[in-house]
Amino acid sequence: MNSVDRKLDDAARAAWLSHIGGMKQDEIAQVMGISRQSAQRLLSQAHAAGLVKVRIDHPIARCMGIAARLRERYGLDTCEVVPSLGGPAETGAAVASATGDMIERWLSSRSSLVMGLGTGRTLRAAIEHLPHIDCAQHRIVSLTGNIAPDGSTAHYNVLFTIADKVSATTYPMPMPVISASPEERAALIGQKTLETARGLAQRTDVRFIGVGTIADPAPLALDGFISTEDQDRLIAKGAVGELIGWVFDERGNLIEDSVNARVSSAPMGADPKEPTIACAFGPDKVAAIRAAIRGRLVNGLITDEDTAVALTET
Amino acid sequence: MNSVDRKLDDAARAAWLSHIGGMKQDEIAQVMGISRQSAQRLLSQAHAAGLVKVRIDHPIARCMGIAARLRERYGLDTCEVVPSLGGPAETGAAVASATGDMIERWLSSRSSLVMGLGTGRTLRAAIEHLPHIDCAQHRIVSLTGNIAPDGSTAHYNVLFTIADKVSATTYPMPMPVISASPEERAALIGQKTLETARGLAQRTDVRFIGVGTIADPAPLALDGFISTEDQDRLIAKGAVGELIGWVFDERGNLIEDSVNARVSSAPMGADPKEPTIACAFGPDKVAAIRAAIRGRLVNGLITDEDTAVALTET
DNA sequence: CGGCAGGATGAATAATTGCTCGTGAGCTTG
DNA sequence: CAAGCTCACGAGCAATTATTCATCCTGCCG
Repeated sequence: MNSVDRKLDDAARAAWLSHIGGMKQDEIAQVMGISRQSAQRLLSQAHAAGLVKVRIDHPIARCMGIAARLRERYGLDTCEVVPSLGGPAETGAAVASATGDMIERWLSSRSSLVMGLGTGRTLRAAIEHLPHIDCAQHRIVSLTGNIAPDGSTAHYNVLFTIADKVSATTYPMPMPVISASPEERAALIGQKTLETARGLAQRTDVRFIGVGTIADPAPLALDGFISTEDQDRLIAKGAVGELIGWVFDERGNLIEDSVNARVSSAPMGADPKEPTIACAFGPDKVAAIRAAIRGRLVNGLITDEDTAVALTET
Repeated sequence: MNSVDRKLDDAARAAWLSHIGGMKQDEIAQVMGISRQSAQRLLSQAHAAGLVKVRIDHPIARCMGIAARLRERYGLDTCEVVPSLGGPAETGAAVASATGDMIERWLSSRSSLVMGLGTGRTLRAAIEHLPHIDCAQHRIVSLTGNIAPDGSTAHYNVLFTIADKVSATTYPMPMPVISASPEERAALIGQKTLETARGLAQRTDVRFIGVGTIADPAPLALDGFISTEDQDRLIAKGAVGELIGWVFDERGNLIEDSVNARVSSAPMGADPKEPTIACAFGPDKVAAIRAAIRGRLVNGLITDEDTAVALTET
């Protein structure tokens, strides 16, 4: 057995004794026959390796209330609101944690299903919160391209991350979110080898996607999928947000533009039949999120308290 | 809203900040506008109310849980469960490795102690995993005979193997596990030169022993210590297992039989004062192991996950 | 064979967390 | 309305945990 694995075994053991067994480091050290410092190191390693998953199992009344209002107001099927914590980083972790829990619930289903994943920092963090799950019965398909214009895999890619965590078959989309031209898009999505993936993307049982803004900071611009001119033109046409590349206005209608003509992601329409859940938060994104739920491009939302409150206002 | 609920909401929020947000109590206090002590109280409440769910995302966690159940159910002092791997060989290596670790832990003790060793394939493999240890302060004594009926040293002998690894003085028992007759047994164990060894065997500080089945494959029969008639008769009397030759029934009571009258091993009784640890695994051995721990012939167990699960059932 | 880099170890120390206790505000009750 | 009671609060202290640092061990290369 590999020595790293061995060590991680011990780390997991120590973590179990500490968190489940409620033992203190001294006791763990004694039981495991090591020094207290070593026990502490193991615990620290277990934590660093993400072996320790914590979840707060309590519906905070205020959040529940806001979630209920949002559900009612926008006709959402699913809406989860987590408390806003100290800063964006903490709040992001909270939203990611909630998203991860929901993804886990879906993946725990016995029956086989197809899960579609978009992109987004939050989504990515959610996947990292996910425990290892054995769910070979499921298939997970990317709803959008997985590579940046420069050919690298985009840093916010989630599909490759989830492949490390779960045993489900994953289907990436090896292409940019937005192609250079409509012709290139046509050529890329027409690839024979992508038929399965594209087919699956059209019949997902559940989708989790992030929400991007078009005004700065626009992920599409940051990653070089659209130019500053594109961005300005889109804004002039009323664009406020995008979901897996599809750019829409404040009413949630896709914008007629050359950019949308180059998006190679799975199609998105209003009132999806299956759960389509947006995971996003932050003051910047309020307009984009509101447009997405107003236009019923999604029927589910996971966000934080502050964002949720902003969405109930006006 | 009820004041208890409100409090619990705050507790949950504090827990989010602490566990998901990774903030320290000072920071939580600042963010929530309360004193550090209040924050601490909220966290403590959240914990007490079971709001904080922790799990360890590692195969070992399952094993730890099962081990805890076994300890409780059978009143074991020590119980270690290792993950079941691909096949019996790999799993055996894992159990042996765990056993070796525990033996090593005992041998690392500064103070002088007497360790008793039984037989068994697993125990043998455990010794082979042992590193070289300088521990002249200890004495290691065989709890059972070290030679086969044909005069050879039984292939599963562990005492000679450990002598290569550690510098402790070893005391073998140059006789068969089970003698040909009660008279032969009396003559053998009466040998003057064995006085020291027998004396040590009676006051071991810790014992590691394997568990054998009486139904095929029965090590005692395979090695020719008992005849097929013996075996059948023992089974008819309800024998399910043996520890260093002592044959017992499903309740862990030694069986009244000529075989047990010929066993030359160290005596075994229920509820040993000192740690007496069984190392065994495999579906064949479940009944024998269960009987041994039910009858409290041993107070410790090292096994694999599958076996452990089988032991928790029924 | 010796020296060196890297990692592991344990002691000392710093930081953080948990607990106890006295105080006082707010509520109940006579 | 006052006495008594409860309970939350924060200070101080004890316990526990995290970090730092010097040292040691180990494997590896010259």
